[in-house]
Amino acid sequence: MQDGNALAARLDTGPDEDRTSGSREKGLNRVLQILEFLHATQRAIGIGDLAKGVNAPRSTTYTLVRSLVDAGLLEMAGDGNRVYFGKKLYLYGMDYVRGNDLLRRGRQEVDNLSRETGETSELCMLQSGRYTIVHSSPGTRPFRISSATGLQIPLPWTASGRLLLAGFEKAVIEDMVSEDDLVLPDGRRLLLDDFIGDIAVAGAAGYCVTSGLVDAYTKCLAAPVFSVPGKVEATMCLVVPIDTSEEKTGDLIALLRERAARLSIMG
Amino acid sequence: MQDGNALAARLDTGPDEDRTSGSREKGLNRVLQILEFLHATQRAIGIGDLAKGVNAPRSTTYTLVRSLVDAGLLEMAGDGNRVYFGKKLYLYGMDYVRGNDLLRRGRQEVDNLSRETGETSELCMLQSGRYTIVHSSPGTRPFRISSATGLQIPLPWTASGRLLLAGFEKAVIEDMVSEDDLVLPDGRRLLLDDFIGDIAVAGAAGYCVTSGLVDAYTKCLAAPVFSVPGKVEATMCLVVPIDTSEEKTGDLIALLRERAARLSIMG
DNA sequence: TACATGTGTCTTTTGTAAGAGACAAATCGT
DNA sequence: ACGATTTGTCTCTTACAAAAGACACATGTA
Repeated sequence: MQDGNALAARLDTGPDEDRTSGSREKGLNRVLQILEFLHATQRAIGIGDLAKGVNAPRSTTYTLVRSLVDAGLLEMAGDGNRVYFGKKLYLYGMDYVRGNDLLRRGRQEVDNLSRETGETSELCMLQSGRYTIVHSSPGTRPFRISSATGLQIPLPWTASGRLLLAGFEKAVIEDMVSEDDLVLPDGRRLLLDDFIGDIAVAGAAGYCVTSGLVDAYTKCLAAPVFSVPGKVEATMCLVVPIDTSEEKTGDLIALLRERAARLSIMG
Repeated sequence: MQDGNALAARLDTGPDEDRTSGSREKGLNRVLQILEFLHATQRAIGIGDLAKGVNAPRSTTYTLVRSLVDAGLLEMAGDGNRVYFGKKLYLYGMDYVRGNDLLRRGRQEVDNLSRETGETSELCMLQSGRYTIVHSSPGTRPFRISSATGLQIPLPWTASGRLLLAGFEKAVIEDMVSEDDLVLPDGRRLLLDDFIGDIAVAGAAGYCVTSGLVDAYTKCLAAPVFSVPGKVEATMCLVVPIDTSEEKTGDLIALLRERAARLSIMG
C-alpha cells in the first residue's frame, strides 16, 4: 500500500522552509509537519510511519501524538494504532467558516451553481502561496472529478491560478511558481513568461478559460471574487467537458461572473 | 451581539489540567490553549489580549502566533492586529469529516430531520469528556436557539448527556461531572445520584427526554447512535417547545429513534 | 527455531526554546 | 498638546523539552 503518493511528494518540495528537517526541531514545527502530512496522506496512519513521514524521531513523535490526541486535535483511528484528524479540528474549522463571510457565502454559491448547471463547481483561494480548492460541489455528470477539498494544485495548471495572481508583482509570481509547477500532468512544459502574460490578460478580462491543461477532457472556466476592489480574494470555477459549445460556454461564463460578482464585497 | 459570554467563562474552568498555567509551559501546550481560547471567544482577538487570555508571556505569544500564522492555522483578521482561525484549520476539519462516516452521514440526517419536522435538530458527541454540539440545524420556528456548532454544555443539563454516559462506570461519570455542572442555568441544583439514575434509565429505554433544564421554554428529545452494539457514539436530538403535546412528542421520539438507529453501525 | 520488523514505554543527556525585560513606535484619552 | 497605554521586535539566560537509545513485547517469515 503506497501512501505518500504524488501529492505527498509535491508537498515535500513545496515551500523552501523546512530544508534541514534535521535534529532538535521545535516541537510545534514537528506538529505542523504532522498535520500537513496527515492532510497529504488523507487517511489514518501508524505512528511509526508518521515518524518516518515527517522525518522525526520515533520517541518524539509518540510524545507529540499523545499530546495531540489528548487535546482532541488527533484521534486514534478504528483498529487502535493509527491516528488521523480529530473532532477538535473539525470544530475549529467550523469556527473559521462562521467567522468568514466569504467562505460561508461562497460555499453556498458554489453549491447553487453546480445544482443549477449540473457541472462541477469549485471555490478556490490562494493558501500560503499555493492554489487550493476550498470547496467543491460534484455536479450531476457521471464523469466525476476529484472533489477533494483542500487539494493543492500548481497555479499554472488552472484558470483560477491565472486570476488569483492578477495584480501581483512579476517577481512575486516568479518565486511563487517553481520549475516543476510549469510542467503539466501530460508532460508539456509552459513558459513562465507565457503564464505571466496569461495572468495579465485574465486580470484585464475579468475571467479566464483554460482547455485541457489538467486533463485532456475538460476545460475550466473561472471568475474572480474581489475583497477590496482590485484585490482577487478567491475564484469560482466550473469544470466542463472540453467539447462544450462556444455558445454554452459563453452563457456559463456570464453566469459565473455574475455569481462571483455577487460574492465580492463591494466597498 | 454579545460574545464572550457564559460559554467563555465556562470553558475557563473546564478541564482541571491547566491549574498552574505558571512558568515555562511547553510551547505546544500554549498553542493548544490559544486555539481553545479562540474557540471560546469566537472572534478575532488582539495578540496582547490573547496573551492575557491564555496567561502566557507576551513575547512567547508573539512568537507562537507568528508560527501559526505562517503555517496558516491562524490568520490575521481584517484590520491587521487581530488573529483568528485560518484556512488550514478549515481544510483539516474537512479532512476529518471526509474520514468520518458517522459525522458525514449524521450531518445529513440532522439536516433532513430539521427540515422534515421544522424543529431544531442536533448531532451531539462526547468530546474529551465534555458534551459537544457537533452539528445543528436551525429548524423553521421563529423561536431560535443558538446554532453554535462546537458549543459545549455541562452533561447534566441535557438529554443527550444522559444517553452519552450510558455504559460508563459510576466512578468515571463522577469525575467527568464537576460540581458546577450540576447547577442548572436557573440556579437549581441536581443531585449527582439522581443524574446517575437518569443515565441508567435513559440507557435502558433507548431514548431520553428532559424538560425545562437548559431553559424554561423547551424540552429536549434525544436518541442514541451506536458505533459498536452497546457503545453510544453520538446522539441525535430535537429541541421542541415545552408545551408540545404528549402525542406529538411521542411521534417525534419514534422518528428520532428510527433515524438514530439508521445512523448506527450495525456490526 | 532463529531473525527481522514494528510497537509502545522508559531513562539520560544536552542543545535550545520559553521567558523576563527593555526598547521604539504607534495609539489612546483627556 | 501631553503622559499613559499598547504594540511589535530584540536580546540574553537557563530550565527543560527533544532526541538518542535501551528495553520488553508483539508480530511476521525464512
